[in-house]
Amino acid sequence: MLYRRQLLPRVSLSVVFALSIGSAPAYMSPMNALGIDKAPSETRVVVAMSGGVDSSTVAALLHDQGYDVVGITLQLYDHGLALQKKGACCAGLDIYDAQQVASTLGIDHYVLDYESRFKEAVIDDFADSYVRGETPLPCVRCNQSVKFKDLYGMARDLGADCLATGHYVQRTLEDGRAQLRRAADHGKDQSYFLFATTQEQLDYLRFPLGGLHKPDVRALAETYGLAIADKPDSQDICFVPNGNYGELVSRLRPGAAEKGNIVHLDGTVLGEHQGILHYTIGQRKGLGVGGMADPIYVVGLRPETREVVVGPREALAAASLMMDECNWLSDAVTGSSFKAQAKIRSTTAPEPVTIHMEHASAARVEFESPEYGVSPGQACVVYDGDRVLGGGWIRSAQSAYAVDAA
RNA sequence: UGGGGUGUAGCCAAGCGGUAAGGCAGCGGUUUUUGGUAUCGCCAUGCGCAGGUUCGAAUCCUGCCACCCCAG
Repeated sequence: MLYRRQLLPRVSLSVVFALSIGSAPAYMSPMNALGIDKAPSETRVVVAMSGGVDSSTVAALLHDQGYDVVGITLQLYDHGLALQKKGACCAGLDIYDAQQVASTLGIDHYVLDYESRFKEAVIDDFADSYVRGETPLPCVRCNQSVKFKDLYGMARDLGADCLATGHYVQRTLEDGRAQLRRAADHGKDQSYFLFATTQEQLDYLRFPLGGLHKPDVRALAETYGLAIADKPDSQDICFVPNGNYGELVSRLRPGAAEKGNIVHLDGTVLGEHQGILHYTIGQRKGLGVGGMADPIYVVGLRPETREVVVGPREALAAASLMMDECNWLSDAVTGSSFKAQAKIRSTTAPEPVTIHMEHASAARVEFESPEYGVSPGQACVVYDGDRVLGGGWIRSAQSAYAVDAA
């Protein structure tokens, strides 16, 4: 805390320094700070600008360092809905903010209409996931498709040498190959959302903020005179207007909003719910079932019968999980097992696990100590220290809870 | 109809003359570029109803009501 506060006044200098050593070591002399063998002015970099503080600051930093910066903002969903929403991204006000930043800096800026693409790749998947009784992770789906496939391709088409984003994640080079690492600021680390990034994409991507702390970035935005310097951090799902995702999903997939029973593990029907889409494994609030000595949690969802299964906290304990659709940024070998760390949600620290590779795209992840709230549809991301080794999509979890009634 | 028991917040529940614990649920905040978790705060001018005793009643007394159990 104290440390960060002291850093603030002279943040500009320290940041530029951090950037120059952060992305490419100084001893690789011909390379510029982005690790490209050209003068900055000859290096074209596309910056994915969401209209928020982070990506705006990236654009400002790189422009300040003399790169040929082109800003691109994707218009992803209905602007009418998003107009009033603060801290969203990629629609309405945010596009305007991005434009303002670009014009302040004097860089080229394009707004691309990716609405239909976003709808099919992210929003539809989001809704379908709930229908399946899973819990979607739209941010990763978006990165996987719109950002790092479509925008990535667009950047290449524009002849850019790399694509930079405002993600808090670090990229280092090892034998010429890029590695993905957690952000220096573990509290802001976004590596969880980037596990599906392919090696090819990673080689092309740059994350100038990975070595910085959020207050530093805000201070930088301030010194660059960016109007969005004190804009609130984005949170919640960007395409859901008021945090009410249920409304959206029930409009898209009415079936997921059909009533069903809330059933205890022991078979007792405890009440009725307003649709399976309102629940996720590990959830405690919103069940409306009271009168018990201890809280109860959602331990399972049965889309076929529309049942929400609940039980005590102990019943949430998962000993392992199965994941598929894996992406590996390391040489994980089929049939092998290895020790690593993993996380099953963005905001907690990686925990010790053993990975058992089933085949290239599926693995079993065995937790050293039980995890709570492992939900299909979410991601399991595997780390070796700060390095992201890869990860996959959670398909199922194996309980560590001995149910008394067999 | 006799005998016994119980009625305190949406649910469970402490209290047994001194000015309404706690838990669950709910609501609000914090945390968080997913869901969720966690955490903090709020949540009965009133204890089935009506009288009475007392400086003071959820607590004692009387009557009534409701529900439950056992007899028949």
